[in-house]
Amino acid sequence: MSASASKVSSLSDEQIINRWGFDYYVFKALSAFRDADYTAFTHFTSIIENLVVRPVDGHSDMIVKLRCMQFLSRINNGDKLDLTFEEPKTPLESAVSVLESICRDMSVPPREQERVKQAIIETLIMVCLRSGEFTRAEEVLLRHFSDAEDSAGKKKLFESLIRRRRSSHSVLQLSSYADFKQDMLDFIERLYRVPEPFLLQMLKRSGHPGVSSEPVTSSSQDRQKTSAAAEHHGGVCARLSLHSLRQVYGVLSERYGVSVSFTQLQQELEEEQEQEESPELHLALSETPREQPEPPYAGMTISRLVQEDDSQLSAAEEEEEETQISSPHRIVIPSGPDSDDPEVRTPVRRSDTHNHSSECSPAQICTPARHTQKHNRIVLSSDVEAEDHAASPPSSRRSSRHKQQKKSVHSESKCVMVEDDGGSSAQVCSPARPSSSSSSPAVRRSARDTQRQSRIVLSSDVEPEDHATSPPSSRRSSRHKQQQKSVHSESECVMEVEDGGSCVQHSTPARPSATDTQRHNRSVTVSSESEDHNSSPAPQTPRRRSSPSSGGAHKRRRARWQDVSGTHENWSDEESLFSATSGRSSKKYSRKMWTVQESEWLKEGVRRFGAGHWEKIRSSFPFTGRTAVNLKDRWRTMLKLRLV
DNA sequence: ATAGGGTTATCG
DNA sequence: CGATAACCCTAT
Repeated sequence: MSASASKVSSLSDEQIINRWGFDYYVFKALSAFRDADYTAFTHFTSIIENLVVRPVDGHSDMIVKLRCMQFLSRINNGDKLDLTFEEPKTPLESAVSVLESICRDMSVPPREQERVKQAIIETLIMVCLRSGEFTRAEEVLLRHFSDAEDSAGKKKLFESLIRRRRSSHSVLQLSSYADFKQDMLDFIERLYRVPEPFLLQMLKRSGHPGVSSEPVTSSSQDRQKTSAAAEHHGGVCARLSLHSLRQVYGVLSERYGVSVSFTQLQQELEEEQEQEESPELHLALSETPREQPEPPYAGMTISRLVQEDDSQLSAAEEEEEETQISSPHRIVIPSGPDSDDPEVRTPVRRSDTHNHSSECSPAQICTPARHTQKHNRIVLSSDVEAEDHAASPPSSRRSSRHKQQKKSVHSESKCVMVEDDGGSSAQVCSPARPSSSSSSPAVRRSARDTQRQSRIVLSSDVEPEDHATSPPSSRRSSRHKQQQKSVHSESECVMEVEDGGSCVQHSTPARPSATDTQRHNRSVTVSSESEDHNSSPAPQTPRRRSSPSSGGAHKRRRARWQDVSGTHENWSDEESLFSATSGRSSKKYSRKMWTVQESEWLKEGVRRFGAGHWEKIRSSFPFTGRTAVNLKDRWRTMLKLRLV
């Protein structure tokens, strides 16, 4: 309760926009999967993966979506036995565990759950058999195979194939992995129908060519309509006619519970426009930065802030200020309860969005339009910082940490914005589009030689067998500073300081170029990774001299990402949400710094369940690659740093 | 599963 | 080389 309140007020523009992006990419990923364009699918998941490292307005349905993405990406790689998402498991075994989480959260009928699980296991066994991994097939068979009557036959069959070391058999040929994938997708889609993302609606309603005209899909779900559309608007600036805007507004206000009439909005707009020329409202779908006067902090667009490197509050915080202070063209929709416009809908569906999805029956979940309505107001901002987000070539934001300005200042402007919502600015950036170009899917195995393609470097998610890896690194330097400073800052809403969380940029294939320094470095990184080859088969370098007892069974070693410190700052690389690492033997130890988002989850979790219930917290948020112990340690650190 | 102490790698 | 965040190990 209180949580929700405070959350609302502290939502930054980035959080909100990231959520839009998140929703959009989830949607796209699903479309891609359905279209069997798995390359695109991995591109999208990888975008998502990096997106969630940033602060994002998390809501229960985000967790569901993340789980679905995790599930599908494991399914997608399930036929590659040498990949792993979680250490000892094969992708499909991981899929099973994700499935279990999903089922826990969404009350899936046990029967269905069983069926899906069984399908996965059978497929896994077949995959093992086909690739001659009989021992592993046997393991799986013994460990997971259902004891149900009806599967007894199959079990026998598999057993005999294993015994006879047969890697080909009619049964094995019969079922294709592709069908299996689609079957799993169907399962997901039955379970959770993803509503059309906000961004797409915007685009559609704005009459963007291509969006609305597209056929409404082959499946019962209208999901593909967007595929082309959204991708072309690279530099398009959607111009909305008043009429269509009004329509959009109607829908959105309903969805988000905005209680202001369009007319009111319009009036405000007009007033603001007096000082400006543009008779039309521009929603910048790409960069169309306008010149703007310099109000108090107006000059401080993120792009600007970003450059000076010194410490800062959390990124989110400052961005919040951004929104509040420096948007001259912002249209604030007052929360007038009464509307003189018939078209207006007063807040609707206040169905408590706030608790777990665990309560939702699948049926409910499928209801479209169940966006949370944390925002009671929408703020459309037609200006600012577009340049930074959208325009700037891939490189710029990456290296930069957001900078902070003394926060003190903005209190006034804050008041300006009425009660509840912090206000979101509608900034729509053209998404970086990972095209379908040839780039290898996130999964590669023999890639070292391929550095010529800069993109392989981009997705750090997976490494080639030889643990080439891309490392985190330079960020730490700045991190340190940040921490120091932030500690002194106010505290009320101190969001974790730790970092602004830079994410990898997915370069638009359109320009795999070198213009981007960071990326460049990255490739360098990979190529410089020379030792890995040789060392690869040395799976266990005891890293710890002092624990004799643990027969060295699972020693990990500190990875080699240290070699490259200073080259770039992606630390969220391996062990990511959707991507696998390769080579089961290569246990790598990646020292993953904690992201702001993760820390937020943790804080929220502690608020909700109390410190000490780490496992519970862990499973209630989409943490990946974090164990309960990690959470506990992180909490300890946060306490120490007084970040909480 | 959790608490708490020990270890490691990085940075100033 | 000391400080420190993330990690590991182990007793409870």
